[in-house]
Amino acid sequence: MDFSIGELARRTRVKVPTIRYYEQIGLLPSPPRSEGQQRRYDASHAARLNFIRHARELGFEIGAIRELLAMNAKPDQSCVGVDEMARRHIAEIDRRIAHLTTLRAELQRTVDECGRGRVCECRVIETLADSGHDHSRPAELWSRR
Amino acid sequence: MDFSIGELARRTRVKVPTIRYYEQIGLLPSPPRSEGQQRRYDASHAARLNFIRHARELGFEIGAIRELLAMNAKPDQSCVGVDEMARRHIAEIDRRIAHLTTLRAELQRTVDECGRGRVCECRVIETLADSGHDHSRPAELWSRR
DNA sequence: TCTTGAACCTCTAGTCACTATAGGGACTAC
DNA sequence: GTAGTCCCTATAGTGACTAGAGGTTCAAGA
Repeated sequence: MDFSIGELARRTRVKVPTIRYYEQIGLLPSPPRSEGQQRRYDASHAARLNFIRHARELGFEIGAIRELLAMNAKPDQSCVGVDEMARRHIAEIDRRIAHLTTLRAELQRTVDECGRGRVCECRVIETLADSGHDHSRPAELWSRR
Repeated sequence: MDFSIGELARRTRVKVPTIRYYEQIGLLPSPPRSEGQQRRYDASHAARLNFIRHARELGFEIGAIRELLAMNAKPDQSCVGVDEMARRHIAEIDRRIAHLTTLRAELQRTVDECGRGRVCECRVIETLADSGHDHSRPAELWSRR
């Protein structure tokens, strides 16, 4: 059974304009249209879009998602390329997890100090102003290189 | 001692155009200028910019950083808001780490199978296409509301 | 069958947080 | 005094959406 873009949006929790945007940039295939030129989707579109949404939630850029989709599309072709791509993504994930773990510890320390019922001697500002120990930059946190 | 924008950039590891951008949006105060209209900074600018950089690295949006700076300006009421912000970030970081761990396992399985010379039957898509358990959306992850 | 109103269409422009480029002027070391 | 590096403004581009205008299609009820 096929359904409208609004129904696809409800099923995947991806907004309608975002779906059209994904089609425009070639991340989702252009679906067939009704007589009156309205898009008609099926379950395969929903599966692909769910994948995209989930990957975006994990912080993957669109380019990286394109690679992941391509990797999945030709499962029996050139294991070498697939393997290398997967390894690269694993390394990227490890970097992210490491970074998030560091950030988490720092925020937890902040909360612990704030929450001990002390008179407000919150040191977040001081903590954050301390420039000593993190050489990454925000724009790089979620990039795929 | 005062110094140039390039020197400030080196000291804080924030790029020169980004510093000018922060000034433009009112996050950094406009510094005094030299005879030839070049910006001259001092240690207080460096401290504030270090704070901003670190907060950005922790995932705070510019609007949230503005709030943090304002809170810092009146320290009596600051702790509650900061604590709450930090807690929100920790919860989000935990969600991300959990997701990344799942994806990592799936990619690792792919690599393992490819390495054994088997035909790749990557299940990355199936794993991620499972739409069951996360209702947040990427754009909202770090918002301050 | 007709009508109404929600959902759909395209196209353009706006958002955030930068980043890059063009076309110059200032400063420093020799 | 000149070479070379740094700095200036202004504008436009990036990624990944998001919002709006202005018009069309579809499904449900009278």
